[in-house]
Amino acid sequence: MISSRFSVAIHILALIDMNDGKITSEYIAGSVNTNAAVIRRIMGMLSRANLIASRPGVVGIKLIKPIKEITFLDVYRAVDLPEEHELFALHQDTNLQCEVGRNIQSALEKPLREAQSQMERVLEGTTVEQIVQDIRSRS
Amino acid sequence: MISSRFSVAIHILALIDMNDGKITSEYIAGSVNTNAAVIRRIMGMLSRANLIASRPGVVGIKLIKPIKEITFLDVYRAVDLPEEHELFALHQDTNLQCEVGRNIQSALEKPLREAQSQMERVLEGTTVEQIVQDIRSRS
DNA sequence: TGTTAATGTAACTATATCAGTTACATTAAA
DNA sequence: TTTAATGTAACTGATATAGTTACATTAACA
Repeated sequence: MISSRFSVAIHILALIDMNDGKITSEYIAGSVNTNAAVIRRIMGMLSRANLIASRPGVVGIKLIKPIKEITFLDVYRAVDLPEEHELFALHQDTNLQCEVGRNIQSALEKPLREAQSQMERVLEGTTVEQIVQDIRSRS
Repeated sequence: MISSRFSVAIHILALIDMNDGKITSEYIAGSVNTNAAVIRRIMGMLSRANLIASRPGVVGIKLIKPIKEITFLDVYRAVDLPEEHELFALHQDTNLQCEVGRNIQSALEKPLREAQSQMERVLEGTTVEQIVQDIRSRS
């Protein structure tokens, strides 16, 4: 299961955009309903991915990429651990004496890579701006 | 990350098919290179999903569905916990006083469901038989 | 210039999942 | 009757997760 860091990160980015960046981690935490340190931890990941910028002691968060260019895939990769971004765990160290043990990983690679790619294709085609517009249309 | 139970389950089904079911959990464990109880635990999930059948005290595992009809999606759902099969965790209990907190889950639902569907579409289009054939072609 | 307040991050906790391990009751084949 | 395999429970150690507390660093501003 993909961690809720992902949905929280999108929440954060939507709030930044809708408030022109003039909000604190404390305010975001109030909307997400969690601890401000949790928000700052995720914001650290978004910063390292060069999606946002902020400075200690200064209120305000800047979007480095325009909101309409920030895709779900950008966010997913920013908050996904480990860095390899593999969706499927493959069992390793199988028995090389056995035909199946010797070839299972290679045989699985293509279809599983394709499954992951198709999921990522959808994430890449969805922007945080779409979410902002959807939220606005509901209010 | 999707648990390696999934890739192990495919490994198990491939071995059952390639050996006409005349193998023990001990033998499968030797190929996977793990403990036989791990294999039996996963086989229990495959049984409950009506993909295989076996009986205590009796050597041999029967495929209930023909191998060419067992898709990766069948296997994925058989070994995936929890039963809801949700790929993305959504943060809950957000602040209803806030426009974003009030609407974030509904706004995320459609694109995330679509991402998951596209992944599952690939899993549904891949059968364990394809893996068996791929393995055979490599040996 | 000193106070105030926000950020960035580390350390720790509780919880959950995971894979591996041991053990054993149940079952049936030989 | 012996032997051996299955099904399952209980436990372990490792890892990920989200929440919590604490605090050094930084800058705004009175």
